[in-house]
Amino acid sequence: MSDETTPPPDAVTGTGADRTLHQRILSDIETRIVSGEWPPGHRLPFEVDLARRYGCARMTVNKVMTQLAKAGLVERRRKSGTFVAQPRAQAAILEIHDISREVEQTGLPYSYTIVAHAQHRATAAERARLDLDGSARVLAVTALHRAGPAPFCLEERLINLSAVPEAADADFSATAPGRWLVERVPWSAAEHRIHAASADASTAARLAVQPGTACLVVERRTWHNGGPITHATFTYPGERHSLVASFTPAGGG
Amino acid sequence: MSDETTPPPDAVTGTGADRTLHQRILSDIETRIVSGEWPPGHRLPFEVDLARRYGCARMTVNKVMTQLAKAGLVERRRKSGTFVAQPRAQAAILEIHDISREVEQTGLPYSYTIVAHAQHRATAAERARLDLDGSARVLAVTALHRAGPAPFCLEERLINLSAVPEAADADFSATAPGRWLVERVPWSAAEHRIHAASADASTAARLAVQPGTACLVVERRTWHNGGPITHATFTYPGERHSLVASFTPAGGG
DNA sequence: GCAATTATTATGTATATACATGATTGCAGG
DNA sequence: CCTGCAATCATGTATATACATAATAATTGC
Repeated sequence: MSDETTPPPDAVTGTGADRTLHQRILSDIETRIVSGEWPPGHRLPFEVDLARRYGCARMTVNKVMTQLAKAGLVERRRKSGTFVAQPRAQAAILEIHDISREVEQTGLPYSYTIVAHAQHRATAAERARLDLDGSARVLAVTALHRAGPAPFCLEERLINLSAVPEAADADFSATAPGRWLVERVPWSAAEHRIHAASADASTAARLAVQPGTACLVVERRTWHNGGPITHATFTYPGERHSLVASFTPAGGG
Repeated sequence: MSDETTPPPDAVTGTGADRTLHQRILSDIETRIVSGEWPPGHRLPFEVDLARRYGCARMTVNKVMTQLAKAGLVERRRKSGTFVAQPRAQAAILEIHDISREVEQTGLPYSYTIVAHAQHRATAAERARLDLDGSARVLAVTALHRAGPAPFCLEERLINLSAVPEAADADFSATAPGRWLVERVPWSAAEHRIHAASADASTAARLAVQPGTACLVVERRTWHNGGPITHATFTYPGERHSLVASFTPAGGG
């Protein structure tokens, strides 16, 4: 380290849009990792060195590193330094859009009908699905979503009335139950199960396909404050429909 | 604001483990939002006020807010303040584990066999799937993964040999092609398509199910530095298997 | 020579400070 | 009444500083 003459303040500015310094440093390091220039296991320069290289304070580099570490791109060890992480089990992000949005992306007009709407005490099967005990009352709603004239998806939903009593009097003809719930119940957690199934007779009839047709089934369970809210089964007929999940290393960006 | 007497330094410390201040503030605010105490649209206290309340500097609160905003729990507007966001289209996280791991979770022993292994010039269909042009060479590998004696999943994989020439000489009898690639190609991006399909004759035979059985099909395309690496189709027989994706508001960390 | 102790070092957290940015409010002037 | 300028305010970014923490390296004591 003999020449401390002119630390280039625009070491990264070449790419420079009007992004912030933080962003430029982040994407610079990210690029080196994702491109393989810094392969997994490689120790990257110390924070102080990077700070000098980018002509900034350590804190700035530190924050970038914190973010990269949280995104899983790097691993940090005190005293040893920061290392490019091994790209292990990738967690792809599955966008679960609104069905109406999903349909509209196909260019066809969206519509839906409520084909069943009943309120009763939960059966054993329903209690299991909703993770309820005792004899709570539930609302069972079945809706058929359409893309143009063709059935797009069959939604079979159970709503826990002790958690959302207002649902009993709700009018789902204008607002689909999914949207109605999302607008009412703040920040719920959800679990999705995705599997394939052959359409049984009644499902096939509603979806206007042959019985036995392979369908994609998405089950969604929703909680709020630890209590069950709703369980929904979405059945997509045939082999046309597909869910898309993507993974980008930089993703956390 | 008449009493500025004793700002309680341990306003949150009640819950206090030995977590950092940042974490405690974060989880405190998070809890209020997720529980609905601060419903969507609610304006939360200004950063300076929160700082006083938690007995810390504004920077600390600011960093927490930045994180919450990135996680999508809050929205921030200059001059106006920070607001609880509307819980829109939830992006669930789909864990794509290794198949061996997936099998071992069932308690059954994992094994696999390579049932086909050929190298040739890419056909039109293969070029389309790999997003290749020209007449590149590809390696086509078919592997059957088993849980105990029963077929668990059929993997049909194409590897772009111009991107990964070493694959031509690789021995996949000890290391499955998926794992082999992940160990070699650093930090690739991937896209997954999930759909249902009826098993055709040859697939059904290999998976030991009736032709026409509904199967869950996961397609994975992988890139590195913008170039295609591999395309894999995983076919899970029957209705047993299911993918699980979960969404937690706090999830983003 | 080897265990126990003590530096050293790089990350990790928190603070006070400064100024930039952008939206909103309010006031002035037509 | 409405336009436009200026003040204000809350967030946004960056910095210098301080000290905590954990892991490694060096040194001491026996």
